[in-house]
Amino acid sequence: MNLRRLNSGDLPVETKALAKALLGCILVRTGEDGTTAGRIVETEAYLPNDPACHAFFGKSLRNATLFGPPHLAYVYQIYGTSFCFNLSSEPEGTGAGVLVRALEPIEGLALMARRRGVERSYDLCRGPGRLCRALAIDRSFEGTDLFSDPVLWLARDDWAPARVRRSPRIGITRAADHRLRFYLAGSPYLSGPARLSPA
DNA sequence: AGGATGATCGTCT
DNA sequence: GACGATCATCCTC
Repeated sequence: MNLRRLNSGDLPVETKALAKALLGCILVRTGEDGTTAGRIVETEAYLPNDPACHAFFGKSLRNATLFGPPHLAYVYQIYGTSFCFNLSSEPEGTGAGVLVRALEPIEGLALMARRRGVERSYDLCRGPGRLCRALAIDRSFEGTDLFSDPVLWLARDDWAPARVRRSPRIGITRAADHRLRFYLAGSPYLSGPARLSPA
């Protein structure tokens, strides 16, 4: 597959540009029980001074990573049941980030299925909480440097870029009208509207 | 110490 | 389409 691990210079810092640039990249998670990896097919941008961004009301214990340097893992738990995986964005001092909403499973599908309790590849990583479960991403990765961590990182392969489309973000109440959700046109692995039928 | 909130998921109809 | 689970986090006493 010719994977090349990403370095800090490979990704943009600005939030919307980062959300788009992450599409097509591969998120890799190694572990004792095997490696799981998937191609990012859907992201959402949470901008500086964005009422929907966790950083909007200022720095706190939970969201401090969003104010740190760009491209750190920001992982939080939602509804007591699910984790969400984000990357911080913008220069240090500015609170913003990108949520990864869906992956196309690429490697370790059997392990993902075991962690998720479902079989169909279509269901393994479709949704921010599901992909964290499939890749065993939890709060222990909060603040992780994705360019140096031995367990969780980003990579590219020889995949040819697909067309990027945008829509309103999913599942939020504030600033819900902005089209800050980005996804790969035609991907069967999207978590929200515009997804196609199961392959 | 207690209450409200939520970038979700699985289940049921 | 609707609903409940379930809990970290933050805010207000």
